[in-house]
Amino acid sequence: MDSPEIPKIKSNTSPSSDSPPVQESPVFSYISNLSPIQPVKASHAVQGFTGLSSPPLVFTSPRINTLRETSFLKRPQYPRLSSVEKTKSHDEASKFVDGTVDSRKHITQLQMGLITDTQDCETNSSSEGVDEYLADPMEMDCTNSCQSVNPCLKESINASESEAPPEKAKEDLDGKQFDAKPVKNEEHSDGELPSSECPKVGSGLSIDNAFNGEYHQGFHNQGIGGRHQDDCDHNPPSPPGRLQIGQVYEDCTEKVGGTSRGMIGNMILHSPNKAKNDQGGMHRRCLQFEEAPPCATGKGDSSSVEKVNNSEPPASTAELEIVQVPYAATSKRQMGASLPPRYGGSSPLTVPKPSGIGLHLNSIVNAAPVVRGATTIKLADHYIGVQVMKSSSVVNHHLPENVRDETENSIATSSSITRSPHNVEFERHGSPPEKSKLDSQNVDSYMELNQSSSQKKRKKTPSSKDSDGCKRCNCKKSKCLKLYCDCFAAGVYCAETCACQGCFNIPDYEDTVLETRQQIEARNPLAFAPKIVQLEEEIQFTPASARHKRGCNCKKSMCLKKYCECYQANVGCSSGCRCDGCKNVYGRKGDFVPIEHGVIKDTISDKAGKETFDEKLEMVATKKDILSTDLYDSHNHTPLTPSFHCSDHANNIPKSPCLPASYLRSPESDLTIISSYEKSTRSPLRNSETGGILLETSKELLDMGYYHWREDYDHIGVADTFSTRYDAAPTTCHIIPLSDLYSKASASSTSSRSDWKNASQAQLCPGSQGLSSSSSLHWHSSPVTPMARLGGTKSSQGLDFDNGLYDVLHEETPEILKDSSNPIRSVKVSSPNKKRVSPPHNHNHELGASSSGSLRSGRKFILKAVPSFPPLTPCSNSEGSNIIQNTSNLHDKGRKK
DNA sequence: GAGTTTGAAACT
DNA sequence: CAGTTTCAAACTC
Repeated sequence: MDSPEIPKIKSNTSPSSDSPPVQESPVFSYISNLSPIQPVKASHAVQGFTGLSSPPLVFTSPRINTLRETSFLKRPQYPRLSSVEKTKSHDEASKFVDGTVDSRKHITQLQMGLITDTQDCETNSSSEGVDEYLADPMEMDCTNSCQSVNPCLKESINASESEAPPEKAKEDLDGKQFDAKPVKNEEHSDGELPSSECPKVGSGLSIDNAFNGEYHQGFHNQGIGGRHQDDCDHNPPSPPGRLQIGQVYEDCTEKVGGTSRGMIGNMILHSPNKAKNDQGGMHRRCLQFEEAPPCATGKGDSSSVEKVNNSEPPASTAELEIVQVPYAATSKRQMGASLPPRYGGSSPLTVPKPSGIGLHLNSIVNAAPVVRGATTIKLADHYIGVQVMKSSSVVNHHLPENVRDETENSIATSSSITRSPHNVEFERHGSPPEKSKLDSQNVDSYMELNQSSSQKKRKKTPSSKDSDGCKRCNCKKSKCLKLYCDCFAAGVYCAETCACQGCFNIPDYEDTVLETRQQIEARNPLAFAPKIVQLEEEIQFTPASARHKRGCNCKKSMCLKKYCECYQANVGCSSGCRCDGCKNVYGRKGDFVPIEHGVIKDTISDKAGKETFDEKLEMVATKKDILSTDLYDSHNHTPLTPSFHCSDHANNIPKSPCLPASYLRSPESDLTIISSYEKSTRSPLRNSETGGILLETSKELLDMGYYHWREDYDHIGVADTFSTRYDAAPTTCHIIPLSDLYSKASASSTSSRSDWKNASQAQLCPGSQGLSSSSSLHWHSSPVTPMARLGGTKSSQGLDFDNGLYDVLHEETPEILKDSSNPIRSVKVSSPNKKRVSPPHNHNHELGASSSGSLRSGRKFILKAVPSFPPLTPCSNSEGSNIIQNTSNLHDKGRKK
């Protein structure tokens, strides 16, 4: 922070200025082309997808694992660690590097080296680190992706952790790093190196987009391996930015070397012996990333944000400086990244995972719009919550690098604020050690720190949500340990951007947070469940109204203001809502077809949908948000959304006089089911139409999703007799991982119909709230993401959904999941008060129990029809992301390993 | 920026 | 379970 470093930084900047020409040189381009690294760049884009998985973390419930929970909340930590580690690694790398170099590293070095020697050193070190990394089973996942993608980051990290002593790191920071950074930055500007970094992060950590954003930011801020800097960091190292970075390093180094505590401090200090531990730390970070998504929510948001940050060099620098000062001074909280947002994403979505939970779904969802706004990316808008995060990343991926850069730059320029949050978070990351110390210290002091930081934060971001889309809170009395706190509710640690006072929702108080969470969950198992499910699907194929689980209780706002949860989430009100005079633009409560009408009336629903559609269009027209409009359109097209509501609100259904058309499907009448089925089929078409619209705006991502959807739809159409099979689907959905389904669908479009059916079903399931709802709970409980678990069941997917699913679930699925999977059990659990919690799955199951699969199938069908993107839940991350990503990024899957 | 409004969350 | 209080965000001025 202090002056001394600044001069150094400046010196660094000069080198960087030199390097750029080199990068530009034809030779450099040629090398880059030759080098295997380039693929990495592609992966980089992919990272966002990897990040998608992260959102689920947010939802992870304490029940499953404390670890999960911790990770769940760790969003903040993650950034911290990353920043610290990065700095450390960077320093260490600079020192140690010379020794061994992997072929990859060599390549990178060649690229890097052309530019600068310092980089070479780092790369070398990184290579060593990679080896270590590989050695470590824990990190294998990360390593795989990292290696393939970007050894540098890992290497740097590893080296720093294992080898470099803190002191050296500082020295390096003071000396080489800064120099190196500038150079790296330049390289990054070239694009290759940055990409590598991104992949590392994403792949290694399987980070949410949001997380990635943070992570990248962290790098960026730290200036740690300049190469680590984002691809996006096209920005030439602006002097101010460098200065900031330098300051950050100092902070980190100080923490590390001197008082350092936190993970970073430990890692650095213990680095040699604890290389593995450090790796564990890394691994943990990965988890954190996943968690962070949210904001990543966004969560997803994060990815966009990251890019933005990267892209924005100049503006960001100023912001960074601002952020840094407060952060260093207070070093209040470690941040949870985001989502995205976290979105989740970030997001997720992401937090997802997200928010994971990453960002907690709610936060993600909410954040998503914000992020979108910040990014101005329509695509992102379409995706809510975790998806948002994903979408942002996805968008970047899909877009040509140039385009991306432009978009990023535009975004960055448009909203420097968005960047700032990340920066802030990053700074926090550096501080975590301090916080850990603080834990021992008095809470009061801690509170004070938080408050002071909060004030600063507040200035930065007035809005509840960060530009990233990450949740921000301004809690004063709740200590951020109640659902009043958006961060806490989202399952994310409060970040520096938060203006909360006396915040306990920080890694330092992880235990307290977990306990509180458990208490709250004990009260209401769904308390941390995403309020809205499956944004992706909704966006693409289903009406916006689809996913609000709980529904609102608006009396005066008429569901036309953000007071309304539904409106805030860009979701239409459903029968589950208890609102008065609902005028929700995204779908009115009254739009639902009365249950009593019974047998459905697709026509009715359709008419209603159309009418509402027109009205909505008008309403939407008024709206500024493009996203909202898009959602609206989709909503209109898809009456299906109500079905989701039904699942969610199944408990409520009896109460509500009117149900959405989907509700008609209720198991009670087969006819209704059929009609619902028809609708579902229809809706897909509509959705496809909407999807087409979206595609126009959104581009490839939407196309991907749309394509999948189409396939599914086709399959469905093929299986007109679907009823029985699809009935089974709901159960299967729980079991089957989206990724599998997706893989099947995407991998073998030519595969037999049966496969497709299964795949479609599976996809739908994930997408469907009903499925997800029960699962969502589980997911919430386990940030770890059911995905892996589900993956185990994949083999069974092809099997009878009806028969096998339950068995599979019971056998393979964790007990928790089993419970949730258990149709009868789960539902009521959700809402003690009945008000908001809706156990969609339960309904399905319950209904299914009574009515058998037919109803399920109807719902499922709908769900299936909706291309399933990974729901907000963690699972959704990988899978959903996969779907979207597939076209764009195959790399992600490899990374996800 | 302060104050008001609103509705969710928490409490009784 | 209903009503009330508390809380923080959204909104208004």
